[in-house]
Amino acid sequence: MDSGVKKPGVTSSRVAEHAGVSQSAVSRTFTPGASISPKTRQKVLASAKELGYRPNAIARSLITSRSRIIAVVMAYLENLFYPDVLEELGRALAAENYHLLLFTGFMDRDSDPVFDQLMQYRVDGIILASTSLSSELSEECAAAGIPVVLFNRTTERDAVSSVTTRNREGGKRIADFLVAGGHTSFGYIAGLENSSTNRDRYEGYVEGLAANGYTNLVVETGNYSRKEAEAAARVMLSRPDRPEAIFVANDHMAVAVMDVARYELGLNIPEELSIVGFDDVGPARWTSYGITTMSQPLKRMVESTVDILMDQIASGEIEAEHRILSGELIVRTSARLPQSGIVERDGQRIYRPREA
Amino acid sequence: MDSGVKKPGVTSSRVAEHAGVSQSAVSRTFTPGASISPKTRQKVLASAKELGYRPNAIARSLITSRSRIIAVVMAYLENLFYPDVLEELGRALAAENYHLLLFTGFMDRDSDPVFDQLMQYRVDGIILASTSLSSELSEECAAAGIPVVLFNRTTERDAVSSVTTRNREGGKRIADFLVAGGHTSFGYIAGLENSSTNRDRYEGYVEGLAANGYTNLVVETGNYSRKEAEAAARVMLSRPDRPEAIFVANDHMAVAVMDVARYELGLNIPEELSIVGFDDVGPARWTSYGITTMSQPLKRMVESTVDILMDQIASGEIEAEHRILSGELIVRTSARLPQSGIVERDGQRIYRPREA
DNA sequence: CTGAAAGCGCTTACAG
DNA sequence: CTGAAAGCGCTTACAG
Repeated sequence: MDSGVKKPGVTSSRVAEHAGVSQSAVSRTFTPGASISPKTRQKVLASAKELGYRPNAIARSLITSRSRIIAVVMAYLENLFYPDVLEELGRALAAENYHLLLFTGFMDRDSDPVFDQLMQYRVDGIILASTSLSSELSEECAAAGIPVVLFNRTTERDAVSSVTTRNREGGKRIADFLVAGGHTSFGYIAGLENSSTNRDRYEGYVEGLAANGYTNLVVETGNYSRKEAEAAARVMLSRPDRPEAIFVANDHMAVAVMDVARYELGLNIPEELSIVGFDDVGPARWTSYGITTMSQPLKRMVESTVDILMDQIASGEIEAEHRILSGELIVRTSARLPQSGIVERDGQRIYRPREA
Repeated sequence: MDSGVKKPGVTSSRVAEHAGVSQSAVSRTFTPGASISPKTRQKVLASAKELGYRPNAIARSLITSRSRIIAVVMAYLENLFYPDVLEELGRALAAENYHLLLFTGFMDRDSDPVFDQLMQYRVDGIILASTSLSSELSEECAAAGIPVVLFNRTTERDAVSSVTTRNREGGKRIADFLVAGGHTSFGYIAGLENSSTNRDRYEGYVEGLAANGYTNLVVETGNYSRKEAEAAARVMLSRPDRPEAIFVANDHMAVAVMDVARYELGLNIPEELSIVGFDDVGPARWTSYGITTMSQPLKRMVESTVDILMDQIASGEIEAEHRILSGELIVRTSARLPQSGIVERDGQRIYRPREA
């Protein structure tokens, strides 16, 4: 394969020689909090600068058993929610002086294929977004002292932490909102069937509808994919008893559903059809869509994720922690409005039936 | 900071002991092509499996001087073009058994702040997407034997390779297309002024218009940002002499421009205003937008990028290589059609005046 | 094919 | 505060 030549690169020993000090002194200069006199430090810094020295993080990792690398496994980047998450994660990890090793692919199955790779790099922690891990591997991480956090998914498994929003309550609130909007027939376009987010949103929605006396729910599956959501919308909207209101399990699919409804079936939104989504992702805010949607507080979700990781890395205690944050039902133009319950917060219209 | 405890983890020596062979034998078992008898290999593999051994990539990197890590510096993930690139890069690098260390942020300035970090990890190569590097740092990479590839940008600098499409020709073709479509007044909504892509697209557009006898170009700047593109569109479209056709420097901005045109100014597209974009990114294909746009062959761009990197890593020769690929003008519904020149290829309509 | 040994570039007790 | 030394977990000549 690669028979390439590598340039040597300057080492701490070379710097030590140049500065007339020991190699230990050079190391201490670059170790925050290490015991070193200002004078020695200055000499070392000067030599380091002159020679263009940079500590070798690989060598440091080897001896400290800390790579300062967090593996992020993420698929499904076509859903803008995840690029946003990634960008925020990059920022948050950089602030903690950690680095982000990215593994893409593998949305619908467990992330086992990449697992071997990431373990070889002795990552200090693992973030799984829109994907999960088999239980054996989760156990292995716990045994190896490597914290794992599921982002926007959750699990019963002992060793794995998670950060989510109140998906169930979200589904329920959407049901309340649609019922208050005067709709009497309902549809659901589902995400991946084995994902906890889809399950929770669905269950909350069903529960909310039932509490209002509605059990006539029509369901099709979009598997969180644009293409499949389009197909699901075609089927659902071609029914003679087409529902008046549809909750689409995320905004990424809701955009597709709206396009199909408007341009293939000529439906006016929201006059003839109400659409509600989930996530509050970029396109939901674009005027063409204006999707009424349950928001997920992305920044706080990322903060929590990094928090959990840093805690467990510092303590060495791997025990599952589940953080559940709250979003809001952001009201825009894709669904008919209820008579009351809409309040304004920070320039956004949100649905809060209790407060109004 | 972190006083955490790390579990020991099983090493090649432990496996050697367990299998009753030397540590070298264990190492050879996990080094493709190394000299090892099938019998020894089997013993080692059995022990490794039993103990849950995985070679330590960090230790390997230290001794081979190859981290098998490629740094990717990428900002501007809100433009779906880049998440798509990232996903494809992940795949392509994984196929070569390389890993992807991601640095986000820093769209509009050079990526110097992250440079130190990435050099400390002794990455084997650097990919810069939607960002660039100062010339001193480029030189430093070359001196250290680390190849650098600019993705979707180019530069005159000696040491840095690049992968782009024919932006200039793209701008020119768009001009021809709009003139052929019968427009007589033209606008340009610019990207970042210091980016080579923006400069080349602009110059090609101006040149193409001039060749057709038009010099009355109106220009506003969107800096590749959605917000600024909206503002630019408002200004341009409120002019009494509003142009009939606008080339927006990328699709990400074109979407914003279309929303402003339709919903704030009530313009019909393409009857009253033609819009052409660049990239052929996801939303360009959504029915709500249907943007006529110059495509960029993302997969081939990624392949070329990884190609250049692998070549230079293998040879140890860092010399700038510039690959320039071709896209097509994909014709959709956001711009008025010329009488002729539109052909069908692979189910897509493209503009190729020569062939028609 | 195999093992003993050197060494990659660091950190960190240890002794002074 | 400082230096000599051990050692992190590997790869790879070297000699057999």
